[in-house]
Amino acid sequence: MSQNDDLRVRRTRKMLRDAFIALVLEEGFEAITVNMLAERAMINRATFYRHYADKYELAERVYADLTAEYMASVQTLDATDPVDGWTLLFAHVAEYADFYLALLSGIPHFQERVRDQIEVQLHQVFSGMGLNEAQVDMPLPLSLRYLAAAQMGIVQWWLETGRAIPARQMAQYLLQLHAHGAIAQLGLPKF
Amino acid sequence: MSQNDDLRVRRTRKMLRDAFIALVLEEGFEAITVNMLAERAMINRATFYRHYADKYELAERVYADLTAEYMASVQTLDATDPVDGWTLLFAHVAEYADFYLALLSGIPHFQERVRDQIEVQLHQVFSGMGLNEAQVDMPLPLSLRYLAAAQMGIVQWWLETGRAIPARQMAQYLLQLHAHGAIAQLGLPKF
Amino acid sequence: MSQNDDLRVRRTRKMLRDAFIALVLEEGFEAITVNMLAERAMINRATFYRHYADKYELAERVYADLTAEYMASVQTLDATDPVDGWTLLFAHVAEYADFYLALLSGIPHFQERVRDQIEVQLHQVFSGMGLNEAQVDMPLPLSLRYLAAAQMGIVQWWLETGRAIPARQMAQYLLQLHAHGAIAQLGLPKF
Amino acid sequence: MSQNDDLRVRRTRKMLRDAFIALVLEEGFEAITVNMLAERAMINRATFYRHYADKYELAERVYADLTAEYMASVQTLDATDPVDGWTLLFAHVAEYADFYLALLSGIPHFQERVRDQIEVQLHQVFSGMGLNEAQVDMPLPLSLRYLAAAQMGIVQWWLETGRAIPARQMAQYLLQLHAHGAIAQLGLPKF
DNA sequence: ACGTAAGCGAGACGGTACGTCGCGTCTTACC
DNA sequence: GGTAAGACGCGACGTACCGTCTCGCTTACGT
Repeated sequence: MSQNDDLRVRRTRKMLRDAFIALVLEEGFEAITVNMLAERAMINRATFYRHYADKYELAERVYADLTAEYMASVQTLDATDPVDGWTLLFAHVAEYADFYLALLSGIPHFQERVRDQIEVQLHQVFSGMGLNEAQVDMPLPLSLRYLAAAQMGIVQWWLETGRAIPARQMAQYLLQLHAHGAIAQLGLPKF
Repeated sequence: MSQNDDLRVRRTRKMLRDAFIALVLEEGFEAITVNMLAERAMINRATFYRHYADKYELAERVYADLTAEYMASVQTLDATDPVDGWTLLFAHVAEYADFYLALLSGIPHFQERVRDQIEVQLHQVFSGMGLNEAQVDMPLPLSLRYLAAAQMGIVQWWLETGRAIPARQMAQYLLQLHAHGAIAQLGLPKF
Repeated sequence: MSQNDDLRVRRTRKMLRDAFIALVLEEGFEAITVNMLAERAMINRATFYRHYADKYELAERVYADLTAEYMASVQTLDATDPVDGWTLLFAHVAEYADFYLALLSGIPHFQERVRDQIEVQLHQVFSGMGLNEAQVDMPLPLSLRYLAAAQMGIVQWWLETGRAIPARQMAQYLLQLHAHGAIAQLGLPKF
Repeated sequence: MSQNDDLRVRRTRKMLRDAFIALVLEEGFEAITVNMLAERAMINRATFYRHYADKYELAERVYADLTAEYMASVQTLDATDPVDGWTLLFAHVAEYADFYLALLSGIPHFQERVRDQIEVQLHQVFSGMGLNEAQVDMPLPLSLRYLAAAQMGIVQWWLETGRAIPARQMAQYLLQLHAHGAIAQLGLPKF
């Protein structure tokens, strides 16, 4: 499907995806109807259904495209500094900031999907760093979920607060929190 | 509205809330319609609208009830061990495990609402412990969000995986992760 | 269903039937859409479907009403002259002339339905006149069909040609043709 | 268009007409869609539109072919006995019995078209027999319509009832009814 | 025999109507 | 006053056909 090179098809899909992103920003995901998408994309409503089963499938496709874009940018990175890697993540979400924000809280199960992807990425990174599961005294999936959820959390916070902090700074904060725990950053007398 | 003590009213609301919980478990939140609720609760559909504007409001009310229940249990706790506090949390969500699971990923913006509540709770706890914001080298809201999101994450993980680990054990894991960071738990050679 | 005495229901159905008749005359049966019916009747399209499955069912109902009206007029007749009976028929179709015309040629299988009804009526009339099937030298259903089809034919002709001939005159022609054959009316030298 | 002798064109049209007849028998005319025709004829849907505007036009063409076939058979007849002529008619419709049956009641206005053709034929026959309009005491078109409709009626009856009666016998019945009236065939005591 | 124009297959598209579903409002009658 | 019963307006849904339109391929015909 995706490798359809018919010009009309490509044009139709592009217009639909553009319309989708615009509408998500303007109205929020839930409020979007196929009618609105078709109108905005200047195609017929029936044509929408020739390409996507519903707005959820369209959202999936758009998300898949964004993910592919992010993954491609990750590939180009040969440096080993983890800060660079996470900086890319912040840079990527910043590019589609409002769109991500809207989807993360607006589509049921969407957050889970993104979080799982981050979890997988984290696992890969740690595996490459010589993760020794035998030495772990709590379930590995538990730790991974902890990290992934926390990471999602601050990404969302960053987007919500207008990205006042530079991406690289955020990546550094992220690593610090991951490495030493958030409580250690709170200036509590002891714990 | 809430202080209505007409027997018929209380009966109607109880049946609606029971029907709601049952249906969330059976079908998931999104799939629920007012028709299904009325049918299950054995009331007329129009009667539903006399009590709630829509299924979202009903969900709010049910959630508010559960929260009140949890808060009450927290009040009874006079011990100062934070493990006890979080054990209560795990115990509470365990009681309505599938229900919480369904809502957290099923209702748009619901996760945010719960997370914010946890965030506030965390802030209160830390304030009580002598939180010194001046000594913090990263924004406090950032750390709080990190903790709250992470906490939500592992609660969800625990519910998803069938709650094989005892609640108290989970509370201990939680504190450990919060205090020293998840990476420190991974048995990595160094970082 | 028909004995529903809800004022709104009766109002809705009346408006739909009026709209139907008007539209059949203006546009013809085939061209009618549910949308047009709803618009003309000033009701919502969905409301149409609460009363009729489709435009065909509506047509049936309207026709059933007209038939009942005709039958009622026949009941009031106590005279025995068959000319009187058939005069009533011509008078009845004249009342809804264009409507009948449109339906007879516009709805698939509609003509058959009306013709069968006439056939039954003819059979009853002849039975009451002492029809002796034993003396017949060709199949009775064949003769009946011959008569019914022919009768439909001249009724349609009369409607098409603007009903220039009085109803009673038509009834007389009809009986003459039925009794002596059309060829006998043609002034052919012999045959 | 019709004089196109390109092999491909002729092949396409033949397959479409065959498919049409088969589908009329299987599904009835109304249920047929251009899609079904194309599929059955193993041609592309767009190709259908290169030859016919819609299924109605295709029906017309097929009917025209059958009519031509019948007319040709009539030409070969040099006998003067009218029974022979009408026997040919019964023989012809018998050949495509179910097809005619389906079309007669299935296509709006189709019956009218056929009936008019019969009417014209009747008029010609009677004109050839020395029809004297001056001696007629009722409108000629009325009588003609009577005869044509009646004739259509018994042809349809014959087809519906499985053609148990031989074609020639039917032709004799037809003439008898036309000549002396159907009521005279009913064995009524008097009238 | 072979180049070419026509017929054709494949399928996207705009359009219109379909019948269904769910929503929230309303009226009427009952208790 | 709360409820049952259910009609209604509204608007979105996903589907089905329609007729039109490229765009290449292939095939029969004419020179």
